[in-house]
Amino acid sequence: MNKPRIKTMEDLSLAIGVSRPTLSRFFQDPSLVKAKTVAKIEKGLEQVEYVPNFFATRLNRKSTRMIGVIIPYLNDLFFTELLEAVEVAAMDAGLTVITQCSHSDPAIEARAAETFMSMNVDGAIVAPLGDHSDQMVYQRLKSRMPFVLMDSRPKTMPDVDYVGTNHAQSTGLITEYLSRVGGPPVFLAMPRVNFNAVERENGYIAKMNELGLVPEVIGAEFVNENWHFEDHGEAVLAAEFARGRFTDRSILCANDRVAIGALRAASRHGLAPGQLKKGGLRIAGHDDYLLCPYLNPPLTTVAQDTASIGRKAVLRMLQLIRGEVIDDTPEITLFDGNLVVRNSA
Amino acid sequence: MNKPRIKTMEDLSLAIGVSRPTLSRFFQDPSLVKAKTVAKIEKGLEQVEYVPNFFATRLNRKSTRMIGVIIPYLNDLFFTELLEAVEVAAMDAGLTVITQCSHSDPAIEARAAETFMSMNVDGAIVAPLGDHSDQMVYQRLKSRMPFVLMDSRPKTMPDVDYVGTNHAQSTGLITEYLSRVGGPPVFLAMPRVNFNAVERENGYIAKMNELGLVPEVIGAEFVNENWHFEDHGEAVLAAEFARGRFTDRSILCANDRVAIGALRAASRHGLAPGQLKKGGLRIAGHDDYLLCPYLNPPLTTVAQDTASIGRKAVLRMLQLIRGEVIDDTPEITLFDGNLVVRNSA
DNA sequence: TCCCTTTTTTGACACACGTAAACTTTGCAG
DNA sequence: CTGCAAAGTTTACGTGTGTCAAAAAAGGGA
Repeated sequence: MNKPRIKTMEDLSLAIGVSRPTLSRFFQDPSLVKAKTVAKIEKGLEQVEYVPNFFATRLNRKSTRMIGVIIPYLNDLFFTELLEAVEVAAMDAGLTVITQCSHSDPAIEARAAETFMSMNVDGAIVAPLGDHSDQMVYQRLKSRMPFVLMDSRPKTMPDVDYVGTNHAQSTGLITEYLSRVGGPPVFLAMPRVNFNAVERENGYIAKMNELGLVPEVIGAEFVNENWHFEDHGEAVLAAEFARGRFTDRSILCANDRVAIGALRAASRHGLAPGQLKKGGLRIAGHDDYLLCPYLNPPLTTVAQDTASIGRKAVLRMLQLIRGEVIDDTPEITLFDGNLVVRNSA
Repeated sequence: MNKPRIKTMEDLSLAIGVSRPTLSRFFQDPSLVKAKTVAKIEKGLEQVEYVPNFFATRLNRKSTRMIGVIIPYLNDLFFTELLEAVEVAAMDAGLTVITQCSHSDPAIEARAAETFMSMNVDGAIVAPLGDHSDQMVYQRLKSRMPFVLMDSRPKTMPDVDYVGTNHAQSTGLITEYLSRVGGPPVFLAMPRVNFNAVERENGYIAKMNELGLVPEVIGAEFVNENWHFEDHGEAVLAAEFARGRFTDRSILCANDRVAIGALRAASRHGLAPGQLKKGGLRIAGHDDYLLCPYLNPPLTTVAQDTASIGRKAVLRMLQLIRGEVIDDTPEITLFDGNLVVRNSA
């Protein structure tokens, strides 16, 4: 059971009786080698323990068949969904994914980019940290390799391929729904950690104007830009409820995690969102966080098409890697959100 | 702003006017080079764009300063917490973490292990998939590099270092609490995706016996071993409630995600767990999932010390890498759980 | 059997850097 | 000025594989 361990391809070629270049071709693509020789090699491989050295392999290749992915935050089911979609698509394309997490720290994000450059990855897919990101790092990354932004796009980088959600559409969609089933919705903003925050707010305002309603935004004055969305949502709404405000209104939260906090505030104030008999309070979110169906009440929201976003980001990356891109105008792909009506609104 | 790009250390040494070996030492540890020379090099680096090649760097080193981490599942906040703890600890130790996710597929898990071996990572920390994992892969991994199991431990691998939670203690703790505040708790088992499922069940039974109570387990007969914990919890409990059973009991769920499903079942049946005036139903979980405080009602649970587990796994790994381990008996480290009382029980 | 084509092998160089030994320069005290 | 240690340079070789051209071998048809 304990096979002899062979470290180098050289030694392996001696053990099997095939030349090293032939082995090299075999490991890259067995179809490049005659069937008979393939059989001989495979038989030999069963006798020993050998794994080609990853580094030596990539060192002298034009393409490393690896892509780097940066996400800002691990403990957020939205980003894990996105990452999963990317990983699956990349796996299908035969790419090795190197994942790095910024841990909401621009310095770590910059270091991750540095790592990608030193690894000569074929390209980088980045879900940016937001305002605090070091823009210079992105510029360097872009000048060195194919580069695709995902989920959120800094205004300072209009010339980069981008895949995300059409927030004007998605936010408009749920704004319209809330207006239809209840009174004019209020927008509970989220900490402005990235550019989506503003886009959603604008999407809400635009739709309200279109409907001839007066937009109303709360929670935007909280300036502590962190990722504690739930606490933010609860704090803002608890303060409002304490003053007797918004207890019978439709409240559109900038994302589901804010909405989770909002639901908690409602619960603590004895309010039951979504049930008209207990007053007109409605709470809705945005993203369709994995746990939304299991909240109490289940959260009405707009689903982001994470599967499509992740897949598209990888496909675009492949095009860039293969040089199949003719014009150099950036490709902006926005996927529509889908309304998911549950009990909370 | 666009600095000239230098690819090799050789070229860089020419550009700066310092020998290549000196540069090599500088990049490994600037303190190995005289301050004056350091200044000269750093000044030179500002003029050009150069990043040492990751592969070439690692190729000829005895230690790659990289560790591999495998987690079974991305869309689970428990594992992301664990991963975060590992990444932070590894970063502090100056290690580069290569993360791979099994996506609940043994074949992918095996491939990830293969990647680690070909990368010559210094060691591997694995949160195993469970019963379905290919045990041979673990054996090969262990025979090739320092190997630490985390979170869950296959019974077939008793000779491996392991860091996890003391489930007998943690489950016992909450079993005791539930017995004290209410009637004898029922155990709602989880799909047996890994070995923790059994350990927790046993922990519950042991504590019940100790208390002179009769253990009662439900939900164990569901054999579809997947990761849809919420659906499982809801389905089991909904079926029981429909038969009028357990509506006034304390229900200890095998983990928080099962409990989330249980809460939903309760809500759908008009039950309000944790509030005595509405009957004696209590629901508790295990893990202290990040969202527990925001559930409705907030979930009473036992917190796993993910921060300590992750850190300890890395520290043990460092010991193994440095060869500081004298005896070859495996080190088993179990952290206690902490009771977190909220409103649901 | 001979010739031609397809495979395979051989040898050599490239990749970008680590590492060690021998040698040279530098800095400083006496 | 001499002696000496620390720092830096040169030189050479090692790391495991990719890649290419040329040579050799194998295979197939007449």
